[in-house]
Amino acid sequence: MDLTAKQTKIFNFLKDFILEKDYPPSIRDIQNHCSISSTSVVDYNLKKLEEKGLIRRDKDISRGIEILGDNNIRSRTVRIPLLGKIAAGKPINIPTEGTTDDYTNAIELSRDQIGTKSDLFALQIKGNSMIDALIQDGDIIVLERTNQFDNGDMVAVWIDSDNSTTFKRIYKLDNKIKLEPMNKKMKPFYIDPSSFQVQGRFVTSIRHW
Amino acid sequence: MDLTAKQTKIFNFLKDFILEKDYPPSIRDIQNHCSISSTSVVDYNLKKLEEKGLIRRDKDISRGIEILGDNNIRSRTVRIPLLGKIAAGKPINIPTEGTTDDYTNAIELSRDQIGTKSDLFALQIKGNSMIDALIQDGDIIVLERTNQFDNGDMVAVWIDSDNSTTFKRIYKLDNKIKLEPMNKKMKPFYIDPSSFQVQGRFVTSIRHW
DNA sequence: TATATATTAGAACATATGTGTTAATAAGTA
DNA sequence: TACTTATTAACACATATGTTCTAATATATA
Repeated sequence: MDLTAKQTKIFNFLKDFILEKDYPPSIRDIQNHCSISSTSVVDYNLKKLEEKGLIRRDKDISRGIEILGDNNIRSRTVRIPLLGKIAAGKPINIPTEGTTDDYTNAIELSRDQIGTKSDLFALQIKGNSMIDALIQDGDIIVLERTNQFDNGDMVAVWIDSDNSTTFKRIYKLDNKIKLEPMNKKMKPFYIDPSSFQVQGRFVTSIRHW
Repeated sequence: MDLTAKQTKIFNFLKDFILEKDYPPSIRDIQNHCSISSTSVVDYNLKKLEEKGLIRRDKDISRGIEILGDNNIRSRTVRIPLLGKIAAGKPINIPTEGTTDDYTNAIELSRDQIGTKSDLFALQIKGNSMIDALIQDGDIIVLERTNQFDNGDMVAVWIDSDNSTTFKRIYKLDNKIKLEPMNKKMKPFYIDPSSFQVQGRFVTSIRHW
């Protein structure tokens, strides 16, 4: 069920107002800021928003409006530990599970950006060795700790022979694994499926201005 | 300055109430749940909590109580209207000031990512015409509405002769302005300083996984 | 077109709620 | 103790605010 323009405006105002003031607006607040002619029209549209499951209203309680579900402003961010900088080809230190609370540096991302993924950590990139992945110096990449991967994923991968973890693009071939640096100047190489382990998978990158 | 038992009880109730209901309690809510004999006693102690810097009250506004500082659960994100998609070279529609309540879509970014900037809006990029700026299809760019720019900034710029706004990298030369598409295949061009206007400046870009 | 439904408008009303006043009591302080 | 300050208590008051009613208008539907 779609929202009318007025309902959209009211709903956005609700979110903005709560975000700024930390308490919900009164009906007359909504009336004024959304340029609505009558309190009854606001009331009418709030009832519609409630029918459509976007808000909950508490009868007779002033400012008794709650925004429901995913639209709720609360719990909208996730703290992700920023584990340090990594440079061209340099090994990465992947933290063991459950130790991510110990880190002092962290970035905070909106849940919009990470979906339902959990167990995330972030690394800041030093240099332009990942330029082919559209990642440049200073960018932060967010990884999900997992052993799974799909073809073409960018992953942090442990390689037995190197005894270290680096960041590569990965492809599963017939009977071997192709690991491709994210820089055309460096050649891809191939390893045995039993001699590596994926430790994390690229989720998103963040550019600072 | 320490809190009295009554003030502690009120302060904890405030947090619990807001956590549960998503709006602050009224003075009489506090009175009842904290077993306080009179509204004036509640008012008195709320004033004390305000003096001690734990809460902020908005005069004459019912339930106008905000919990300050680290105790506050909210205010960690900023809503940024997502105005639509823009494609290669296609004109952009920059909203006029104060109309950003009308949007339906929005992204929510951590304040960490945008600093103190205000008046932001976002656009989703269609196609790979900005690949030189490390921006690819589906990425979202966040712009700040402003007329200011520095050399090399990526800006949404209105060009009189074209009668439209596009996204370019801008350089101020001696007596003209250089506008450079973010794609090497397209040539830069030069215009008179009086025949253009910057409408927004690149702040950050967001890649979805 | 005719009819039903949805939305708007303005006003009045009931009450939820913040504020102020005065006096009483408790707690601290010299 | 005497005196100041902090806190409590009960009540009245002003207003902030949700609700309701009726009619007008717009929009959808047959």
